[in-house]
Amino acid sequence: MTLPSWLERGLADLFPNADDDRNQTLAARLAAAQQADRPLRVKLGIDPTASSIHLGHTILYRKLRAFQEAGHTAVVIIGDFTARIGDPAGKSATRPQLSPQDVEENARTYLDQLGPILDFDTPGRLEIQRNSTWLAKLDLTQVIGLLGRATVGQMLAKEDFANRYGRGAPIALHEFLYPLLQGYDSVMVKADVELGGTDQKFNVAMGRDLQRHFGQPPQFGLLMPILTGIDGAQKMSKSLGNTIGLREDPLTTYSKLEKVADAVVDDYITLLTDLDPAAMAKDPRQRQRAMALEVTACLHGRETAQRAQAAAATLVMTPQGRASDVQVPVVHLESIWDWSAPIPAYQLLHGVFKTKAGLKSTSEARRRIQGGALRLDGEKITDPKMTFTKDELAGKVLQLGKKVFCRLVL
RNA sequence: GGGUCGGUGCCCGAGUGGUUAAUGGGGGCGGACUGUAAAUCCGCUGGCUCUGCCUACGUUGGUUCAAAUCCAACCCGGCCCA
Repeated sequence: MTLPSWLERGLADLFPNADDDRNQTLAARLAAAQQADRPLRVKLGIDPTASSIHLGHTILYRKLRAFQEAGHTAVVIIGDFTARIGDPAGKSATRPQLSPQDVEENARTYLDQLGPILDFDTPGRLEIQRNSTWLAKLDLTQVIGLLGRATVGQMLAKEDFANRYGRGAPIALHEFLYPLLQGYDSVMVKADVELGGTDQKFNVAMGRDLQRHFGQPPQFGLLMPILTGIDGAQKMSKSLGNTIGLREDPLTTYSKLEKVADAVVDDYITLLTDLDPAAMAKDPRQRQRAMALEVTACLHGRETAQRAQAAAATLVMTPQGRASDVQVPVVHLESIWDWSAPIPAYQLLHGVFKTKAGLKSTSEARRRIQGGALRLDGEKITDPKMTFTKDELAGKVLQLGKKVFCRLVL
């Protein structure tokens, strides 16, 4: 029995996948589901502690979409309960506790961003659950029951815990509860398959254990690779600043994709598009451009993506002059300065880009200008104190470095 | 609870009374070069109403003309013991 290619594409791991026992393979369960005319329930958890998602997350959603298109049910679980408790796991030792309102808002913006990726419309293809629905009701007896399903030895076998324990880094006791709670989610939604990144193997396996314990057929674990960030070195992660966010404008998205490290271009093609790598141009530059166009198209639509590609070419190829013709994000001059006096260059830069490009302070804006990073309609400005009036700026394109642009309007 | 070691900027990590906004490395950003990549070279990398001012070395208080550096209490973490 073999898996359909839509399912196999990009897979990092699938378990159980015993060759010797046909009933233990996902292909067998797919076939059985088809025979019984019952869609599989495919679980994917989201963590609403942050509201913005990036391309790395979309790998999983694309796979989920593929299941939807094959007629199965996507079960998206919003981890609102765990988000409210505040999980100090991992790097940020003090992850803040979020209020129910924060969590709800995060969840909503999160789902908004999935609009272009998931099928929200076809009846029966999408189910959205909040795990507080069942987790908030657990009493201590049940919690202790869950804790009894795993041993310290098992927990310490988990890679993340093992690393931290080995390094002598702290592990709070309640962190042991999270894999169990995530596994319990699988029980409550009767998952047939759980999607996750390769770092989720332990938690997904825990779901299997618990489902067995509660008398359910255990789910399959389907793990996708963790996307490498645009630096080509480390995993894509907001804290590493190597992400492409789903809410970024098309030009920025395209520009970033067009300059990702060579080493990851093929991964991006496999994981973020449906293109056939073998059928694509061999020239690395052309491959990269094709990939960038396709991924941008998936997020923003094909026509917009093509405009972004053209705009990127114009901006970079002919930095002098042509910038004014290009479609870039717009910033209203009134929103950054009261214009009772002309604006100094560093205030302009700070005002325009403080939310983008990590430009946190006016001091940093000064430094960037002194370093030659600022251009106005292609013309380099190196004096942070140079001042401009509203009329001098209206309609022009402000450029920071090579890849961040915006148009100034009244 | 006891013993012990430790808490420095995005990260690692120097510094043990004063030329210290704090050596060095990593990362990041910018410039040159390129394929908008990689490699390489150069610069920047606390904040502000910036020829100056302000805030910073776990927290609070103290000693001193002067503290990241000395003292005290407290908070947090590792390891060993209970």
